[in-house]
Amino acid sequence: MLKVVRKDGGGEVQSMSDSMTNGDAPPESPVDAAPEQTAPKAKRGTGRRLHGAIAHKLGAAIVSGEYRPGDTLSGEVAFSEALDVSRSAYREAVQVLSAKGLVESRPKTGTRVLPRNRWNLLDPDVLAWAFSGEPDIHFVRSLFELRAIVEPAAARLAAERRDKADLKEMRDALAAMRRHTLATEAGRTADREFHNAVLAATRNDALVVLTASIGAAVAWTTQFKQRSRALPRNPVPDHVKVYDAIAAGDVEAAGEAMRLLVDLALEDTRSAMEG
Amino acid sequence: MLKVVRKDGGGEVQSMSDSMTNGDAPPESPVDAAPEQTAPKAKRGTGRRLHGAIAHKLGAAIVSGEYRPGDTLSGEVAFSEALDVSRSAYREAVQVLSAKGLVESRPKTGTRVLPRNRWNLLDPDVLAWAFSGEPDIHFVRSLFELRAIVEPAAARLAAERRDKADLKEMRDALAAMRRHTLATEAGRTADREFHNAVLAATRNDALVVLTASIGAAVAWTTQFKQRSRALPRNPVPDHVKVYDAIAAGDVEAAGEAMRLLVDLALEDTRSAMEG
DNA sequence: TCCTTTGTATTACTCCGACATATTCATTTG
DNA sequence: CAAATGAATATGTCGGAGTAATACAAAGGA
Repeated sequence: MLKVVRKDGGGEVQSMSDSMTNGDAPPESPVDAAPEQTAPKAKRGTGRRLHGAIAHKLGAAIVSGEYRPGDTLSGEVAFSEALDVSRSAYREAVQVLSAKGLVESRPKTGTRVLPRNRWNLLDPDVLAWAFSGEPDIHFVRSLFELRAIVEPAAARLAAERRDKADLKEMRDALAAMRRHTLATEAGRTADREFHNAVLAATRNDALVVLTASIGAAVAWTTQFKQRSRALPRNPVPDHVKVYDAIAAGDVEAAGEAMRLLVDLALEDTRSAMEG
Repeated sequence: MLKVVRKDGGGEVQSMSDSMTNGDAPPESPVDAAPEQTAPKAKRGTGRRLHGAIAHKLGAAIVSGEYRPGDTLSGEVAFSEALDVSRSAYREAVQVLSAKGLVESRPKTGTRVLPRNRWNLLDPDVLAWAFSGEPDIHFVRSLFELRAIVEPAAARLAAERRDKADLKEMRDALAAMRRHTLATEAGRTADREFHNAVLAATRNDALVVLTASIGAAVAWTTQFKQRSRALPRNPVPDHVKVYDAIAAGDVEAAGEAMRLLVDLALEDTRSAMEG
């Protein structure tokens, strides 16, 4: 009856402060050479709750294709023991995955991975999991295509409906973008804030939520893009064009300027990924 | 000290991830023969697992505004006792809500409702909850606006990329729409299948997922629309126009025909809700 | 022979009670 | 008066016991 005193004091203490983007990309070797006992602990740092960490782990494994649709996970007891956590924690993690449409559990049959078209691919967490590994290039193209559809239309609506407060938010974000560059986290945040301000000006909740998701995903790729090469283009002037058109209430120009912006971003990302 | 008799719900089974067509529109009251005293609690009406029922209940209460953003729910023990369920079941329900961005729990502070812009409004379940009460007319307008943006663009892509199999699916759906009317469930299903076929032809996963969500929501309103008045218009010819354009590979015509279709649907729904 | 019905084994589902951990808030100390 | 310290409290995690639902196989009837 192994008692598993999950008292971290034992051996090596794992990273405490990963918390953010890391993910557990480095996949442990499938061969567990278990020195003493079950090797693949790989638990959580502080911050994420345990079931959150498990959900992240499983979710990433599913979206990355490690488990295929139709596969059935080993039973609750077996899996929770393998992960060295209690059944409660494992179950709560599965509830999360189930809520996002990744899996479905039923008595007698167990928990099985649902087909891809049932997944909530636009859920922020699912997107994060999808981008924690190496992102599927085809899927990234889909996202940019969607963005290219939605954002120009949003800019048109914003040009019709914006008020002074909206414009001020955009100006502030632009100023922040000028100060920091896109290479810094602050700069990327300012970029997101600008787009969020545009979205908020549409007075359309569905649009806001949708593009919040897409924006998060785009942020991953932006970071990805940065990693590969310092991007040459200065994005601020293009953003200013969008702002000017929205401020002037010029619907057509706003849509067109935003379309250009998205196209350039796509171009940068594509060259960064393929080249 | 009444002790959990939670005896009801003998009836139909089949839980699945609801989220789809079923809805809870025709809720209960088959025979059911309430055993003596189910009166006050009457938690799980039907089928769903217990935590799913709780999530539905809480989720609907939150999106309907019964709990406001910033409010903190009573503690786990208190709430689970009030609902007459175990703490585990309640916790799993909260995990679901947390996964959909409706609430956030932290030690000591409790579980509090997140601001609206954190909600995954495009999650199928959240949409179902939003439409389980009387839908917010402003939000419905947002959805139709989004649909009016996305679907014509999707039709344009479909006109470029469709293959024979896609066209056959559309034809089959159209035939089914002709046989049954929109007044029947089979007819509405055929309608959804047509739109799904168009979406699938875009070869864009993000678009498929998004419009699956929107389509489900639109299905609610369609049903709603039916309830209020038999709609006069025959929708088939408009759908045929879309099909013809896609089959011909005419990008512009496809987008325009779909735009018309969405506008008409919006018009019908608006008159049904306001009139 | 085929279909229906029944039985059974397996699995998730629910419950319970205890302990661990994290975070807030009041208190104490420099 | 401010920073460190301690206690209080609610969520987080645990393990085990018992219930309910369902796939699958076997037995029975047409």
